[in-house]
Amino acid sequence: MMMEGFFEQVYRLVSQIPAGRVATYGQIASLLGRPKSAKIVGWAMRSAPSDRRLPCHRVIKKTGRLAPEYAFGGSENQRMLLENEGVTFKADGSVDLARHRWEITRDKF
DNA sequence: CAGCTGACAATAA
DNA sequence: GTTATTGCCAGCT
Repeated sequence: MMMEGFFEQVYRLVSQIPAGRVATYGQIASLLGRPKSAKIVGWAMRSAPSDRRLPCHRVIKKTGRLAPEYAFGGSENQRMLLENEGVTFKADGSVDLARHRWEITRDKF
């Protein structure tokens, strides 16, 4: 696949995130070779078309905190989705990254 | 063509 | 411990 844009890479990677597992923007960016481009990943999510079925709710901040409320139409919804997939949350409402941090299970895209 | 924006992250105070 | 600032890269105006 050609580089249609950094988004395609992000979409591809995010779409590989298994249920019950979460990834951070920085991690995705780092996997793509741009550890400083976490914003680009977030931007890709923002532009994330529903056609890709991107589990953007599985992509969270590095602090374990979910995306802002203005995203997803409510962080509560996102939290519920993750809980439904088996993700455990702290009393603070943050995701337990230490338990659900996703890592690459694929050799190549 | 130049500048602005942004679903983040890391560092400084 | 939190709050403020800078860096970063791709897309938009």
